[in-house]
Amino acid sequence: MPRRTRIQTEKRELILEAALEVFSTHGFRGSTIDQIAEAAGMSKPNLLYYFRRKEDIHEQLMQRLLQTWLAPLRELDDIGDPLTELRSYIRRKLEMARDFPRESRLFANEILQGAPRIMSMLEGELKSLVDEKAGIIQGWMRSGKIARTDPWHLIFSIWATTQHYADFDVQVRAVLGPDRGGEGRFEDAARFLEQLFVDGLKPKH
Amino acid sequence: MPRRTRIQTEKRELILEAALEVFSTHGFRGSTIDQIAEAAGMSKPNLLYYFRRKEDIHEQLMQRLLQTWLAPLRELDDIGDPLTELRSYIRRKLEMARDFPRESRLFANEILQGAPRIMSMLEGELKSLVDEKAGIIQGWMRSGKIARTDPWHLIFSIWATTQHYADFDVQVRAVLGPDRGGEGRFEDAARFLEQLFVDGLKPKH
DNA sequence: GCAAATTTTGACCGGATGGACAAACGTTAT
DNA sequence: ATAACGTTTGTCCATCCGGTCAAAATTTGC
Repeated sequence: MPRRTRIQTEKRELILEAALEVFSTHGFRGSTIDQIAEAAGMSKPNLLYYFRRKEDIHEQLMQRLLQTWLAPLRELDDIGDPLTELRSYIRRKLEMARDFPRESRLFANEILQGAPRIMSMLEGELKSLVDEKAGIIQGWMRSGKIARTDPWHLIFSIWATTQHYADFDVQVRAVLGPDRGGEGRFEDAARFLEQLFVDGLKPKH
Repeated sequence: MPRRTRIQTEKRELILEAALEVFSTHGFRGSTIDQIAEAAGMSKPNLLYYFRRKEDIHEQLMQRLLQTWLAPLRELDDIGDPLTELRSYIRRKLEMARDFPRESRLFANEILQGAPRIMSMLEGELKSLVDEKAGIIQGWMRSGKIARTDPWHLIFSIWATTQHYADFDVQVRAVLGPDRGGEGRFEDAARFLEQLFVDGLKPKH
């Protein structure tokens, strides 16, 4: 537990905020300490006074990120109506993609490169959380509350579809064009995903 | 049209293959010419004889990639049964994620960083292709062959779910664990996605 | 107000990296 | 065989970048 002065607390926060911006758009290797320092409004040696190495900033950022990231899944529980529970999980994840796109991209960057720094977390904390929630979903399937399918791949598909709107944002906006690519795109996505996950594409007649 | 000798054709191909490997795991900035040269089994100056700049390699790779990438969507047409047509599009995309994960990651990397080198392609060629196919899908909806929903977001969700198995492969494998994370994961995914996109999660009773 | 502790800065270092270049080596066509 | 052309290599350079350091400036505790 390093004791921190007021200035240290403030400046470290400032640096982490700047680093999130820079890392999430250029990746770890693509970002320079100078860039981060400038974004944080300080000189490079000054920044290095607060974080001794570039990697320390990244590690700290990842540490925090993972907790935020798992939060919505932790909330998934057995008490409500299963379909409603899943719908609100999808909604929460989509809101995170909308409100924290930089965090999503930082995470995506790390996974894309093979997750060298967080692999143990994936195999440990993440896996056991997913296994636990998959168990709950399986219970819902057994009791006939939702259709029988693979709970793990269901979770993957929710992650994939929602994070897509953060990670592939530029592509989404490019394809939708100026008229449909505005802020409304998240509501359109929410409506679409709800329908997809509940009813699929088969026509009702 | 630069005229090429036999050796040039071969060596350029060798370099592009090596560069795909390196770029897709370390990103553009994270990769060095030396790394690519070594992977291609030649010296750095030798590599630079075939591609004058590192960026030229990347550009060439992107150029080709985009054509491969759009091919499955181009095949989507109006002649077959709509649901079958969409299912086989999903299957083709999933096969690409399985067989060409490096291409998928290279593409994801580029988009994540804001697509600086291919933005015009996204706004031009990609957008018009998607718009065209969205039109076909809308036709299917109007004639009641599939449920009414947003065709653009439908296409996004197919991209997201299938490419997830290439881009987030390490996470998928970490979560599934050693037993379920083997080669069979793509068949499980195929079964799951088929059910999701056709029937959704609502139970039939 | 002042000494001690903390923060900020400019200058600097060493290694990595993208790229240039000329000379050496190989291939090919006549 | 040899001249012209294509290929490969060793050497070198300039820049960038992560990180150090000591000195200067500022804040804090008494």
